[in-house]
Amino acid sequence: MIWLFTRMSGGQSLMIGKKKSLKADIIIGIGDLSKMTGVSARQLRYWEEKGYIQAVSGKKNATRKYKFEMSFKVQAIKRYLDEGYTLAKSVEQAEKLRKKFEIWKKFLVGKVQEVEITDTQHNYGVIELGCVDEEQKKKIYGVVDENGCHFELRDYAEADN
DNA sequence: GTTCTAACA
DNA sequence: TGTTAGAA
Repeated sequence: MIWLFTRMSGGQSLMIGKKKSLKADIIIGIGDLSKMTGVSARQLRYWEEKGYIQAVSGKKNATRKYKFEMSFKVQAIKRYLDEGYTLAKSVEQAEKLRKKFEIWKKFLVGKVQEVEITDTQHNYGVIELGCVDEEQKKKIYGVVDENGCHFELRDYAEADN
């Protein structure tokens, strides 16, 4: 079963459908989480008991509900588990992966200035990664083309800014 | 029909 | 971890 909740200003959640929704949280049950990740409900309960994953705050005897985002964490843990890591190590690796992704995100948001689509058909483009030489007006670009991807140092005109 | 806990394989 | 049981 899937529930849709919307975050209200007071911090409490209400069922969607009463509009006023800004951010909608998708909440899933243990059965769905299990089906979408391939991790058994038994394992999910055990992982939660160990503190590796969290259900959304609820009463003790109520059915578990998870944020949709939790499926990514579960998938990551399963991935490492399948690679042969122990559960504890898998959780560790999954957490490391999450932290690495946060760094990626910060870099992307902070440094990528422009993305130019050069080929709509093949989804090629050029990513502007910023100025490396103010004097000689050079910028570094990440280029995605038929050869894959590579970096390029290019001159840029003042007009580009 | 689904999920819960507890217990045992 | 899987599977079962009985209850909610």
